[in-house]
Amino acid sequence: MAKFRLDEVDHQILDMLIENTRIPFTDIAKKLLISAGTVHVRVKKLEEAGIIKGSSLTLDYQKLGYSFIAYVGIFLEKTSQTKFVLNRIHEIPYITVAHITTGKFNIFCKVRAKNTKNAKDIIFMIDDIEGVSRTETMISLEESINDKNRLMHSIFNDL
Amino acid sequence: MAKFRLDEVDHQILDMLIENTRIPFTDIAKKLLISAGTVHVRVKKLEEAGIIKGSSLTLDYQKLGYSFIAYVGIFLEKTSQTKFVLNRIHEIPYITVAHITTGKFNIFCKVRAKNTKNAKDIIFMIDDIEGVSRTETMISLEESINDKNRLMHSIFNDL
DNA sequence: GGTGAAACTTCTAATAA
DNA sequence: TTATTAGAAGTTTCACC
Repeated sequence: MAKFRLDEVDHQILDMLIENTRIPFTDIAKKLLISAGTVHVRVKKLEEAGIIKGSSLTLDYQKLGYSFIAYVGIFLEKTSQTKFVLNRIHEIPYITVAHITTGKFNIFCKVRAKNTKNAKDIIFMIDDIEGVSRTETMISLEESINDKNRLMHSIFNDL
Repeated sequence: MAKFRLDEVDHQILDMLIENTRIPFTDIAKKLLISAGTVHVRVKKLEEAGIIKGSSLTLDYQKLGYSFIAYVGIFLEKTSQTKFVLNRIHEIPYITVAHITTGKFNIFCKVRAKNTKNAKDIIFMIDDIEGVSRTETMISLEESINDKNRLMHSIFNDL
């Protein structure tokens, strides 16, 4: 994989798109004092290089009736079952992200549920997967996301 | 907050936008056999209702030189320090999401770092925050995201 | 609620610098 | 690499169902 070098203009284009993917390229061009064609070419290159993998909406899950977030740590009977269990995990629609981890747990995943009853069902579902010996749940009382930390100037400027 | 009711058409519009926020409204219209004007009006309503909070790019963080993900559980000396510590946490650019949790930890956050050395620095930074008594780190060896689970048909169709 | 068409804006690719 | 340009494409509004 050839290393792709991004310059300051790329960073700024990415930052604007991170904040709003539907911002017109003409607006980006105006702010950066370059032409819209240049923005177009650069974004295309970033897509071709795979730096930009896609785009997605940020939804208000609370308003959609999902006000419950939990993290579930999973202990396996044998680590050789990891892939199998991970596949089962992803069949559960309420789980969006899972990690294979070192340390305390073997697998670690995020659950978004409607309420405590719904969450309980999901956790039981995880417990029932073949190979899972036990689970440990952490319930989120409040999620706080720092969107600024997603921007390029945070990513590329060291502390 | 008046409850906003989404119908099947809203779900399908959201699903298409979740997969690609820059898909033309005319394409959505064609697929759903409605007019582009209708798509426009519905999206606007979803935005006004706050269901759509925004949009963002999905970036390949590995290609940007960030190949390290960890979750850090934080124990506080006193729970009254929660807000203070959370604010400090969000000043660290490598942390994008933090949760106030019940159970094992008081605060729980996700760290995206360049490498193990960088991660160590970040974790030490967390340890140094006033009020933090100790931390527990789980290193992710592999992250797997199930994008399908973000779609409306997963969210609204119960198991 | 939705439509369809007009007016306006943006995108995109080719050409030129 | 970047800028310009012009035709294609998309968005947005509005009068009318």
